[in-house]
Amino acid sequence: MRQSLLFSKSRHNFPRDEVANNAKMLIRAGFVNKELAGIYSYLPLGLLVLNRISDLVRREMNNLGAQEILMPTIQNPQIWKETGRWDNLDVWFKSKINAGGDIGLGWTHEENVINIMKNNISSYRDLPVAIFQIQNKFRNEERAKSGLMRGREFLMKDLYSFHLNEEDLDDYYEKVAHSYRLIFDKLGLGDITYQTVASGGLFAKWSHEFQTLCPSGEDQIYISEKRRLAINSEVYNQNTLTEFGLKAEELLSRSSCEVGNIFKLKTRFSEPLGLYYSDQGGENKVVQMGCFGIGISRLLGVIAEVFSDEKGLSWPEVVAPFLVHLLILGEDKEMTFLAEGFYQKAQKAGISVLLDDRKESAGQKLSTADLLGMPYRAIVSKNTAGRISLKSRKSDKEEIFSVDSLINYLSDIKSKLC
RNA sequence: CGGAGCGUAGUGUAACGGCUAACAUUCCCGCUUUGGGAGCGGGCGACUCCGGGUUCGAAUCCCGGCGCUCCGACCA
Repeated sequence: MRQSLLFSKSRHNFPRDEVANNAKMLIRAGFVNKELAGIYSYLPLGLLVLNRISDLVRREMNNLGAQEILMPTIQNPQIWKETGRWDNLDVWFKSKINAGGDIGLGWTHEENVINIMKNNISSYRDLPVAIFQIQNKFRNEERAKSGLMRGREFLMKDLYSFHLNEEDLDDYYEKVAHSYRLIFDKLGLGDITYQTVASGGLFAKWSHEFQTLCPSGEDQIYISEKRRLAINSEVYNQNTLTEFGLKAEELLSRSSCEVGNIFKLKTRFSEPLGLYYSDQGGENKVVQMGCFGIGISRLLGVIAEVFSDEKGLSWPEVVAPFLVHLLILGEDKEMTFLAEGFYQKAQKAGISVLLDDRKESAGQKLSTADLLGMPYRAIVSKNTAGRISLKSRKSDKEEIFSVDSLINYLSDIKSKLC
């Protein structure tokens, strides 16, 4: 992509109306546009990152054997009344169909997915099965906060699994937990993300959250570094500690952001909605369910925040909008020719490059590159003398390459991703 | 939803109840410049969030709304 054609611009100042670092950075760098509290538009650079996070998560879901679908935002109240989740829940954004009838905007999709599965599960032969989607959710939060961390509209991956019995659900639950750890590892968040014991709600004693250490996070967790396990403050008490064999004095208290949550729903929703299967003996049984979420847009915020410094953003290679930011410093035919040549070759090699071909001063381009945070910054200038210098966003060391050796070097980096 | 703060060009700030609402930056034109947000000159850009009120006069004071941020409650 040529930066001269990129419509979104970075700003000189941080926005006045944000305190959370993730929103300050993403707005200033032109990745998102704020619309309302907790509601953001994703601009080209922000959407590239969001899509790369989605793709990474999608690949892991496919590896779990889950199949992707897309359910509607608009929800039919009837099925929600059957599980008792339509009335007295103020998460809903509710509205009306002009022709008559109420609707609500989906804040989760258990009822909807069961409605689908009732048409598709009837025999033990149809189980187990797992379905996921990546879709915008709407929650009428009392208070949106912390930039992208708690929004009223946000992108989420939600996976629903269906099982013959509790043992199979338990098995799958562990598989998903493993898959989630893999996802956070690949995102570069593995070291600061903890599987965390949390309340299981009405249907189980415990659920697990995946909590990433983050200053803007709104949760507080107690970490056992040895066990790579944490306890959410909402269930932190002596009984919990005893049950998990932890001692208060060996735990560290930290603020964190919930990036994933896994739940054994068992028959909480399948039963009231009548999701049954016939077992081998022809007897009707209730389907066991699990549900597993990952906050995709929240991850965008967490990654922006965790990997930024005073100069700006610093994207991990796996989710960066572009691998390389190539700056042309100065106006000169030979330099332009060199940069263009590299740009063409990189595109053929599948290396994504943001080419700063704008007529801006060197200082302007350099600080913009730091602000936007591509993993590698390449420079063509009179100092590079017919070659190209390369620097990682995370270090100060620069190396000089010829065009071809740089292509090889970057191809190598690219092939190691994923 | 309780409490606190805030709302002025695209962005960030300023302005005692009183001149044509100021400054920086962005943007446009010209010249100059290119390894850390360069320089000089010229120019565009605001119904001061909305609606009422007080006043000879309101960005400024008062009332009501809306919006944003933070603290708390909430997070199914």
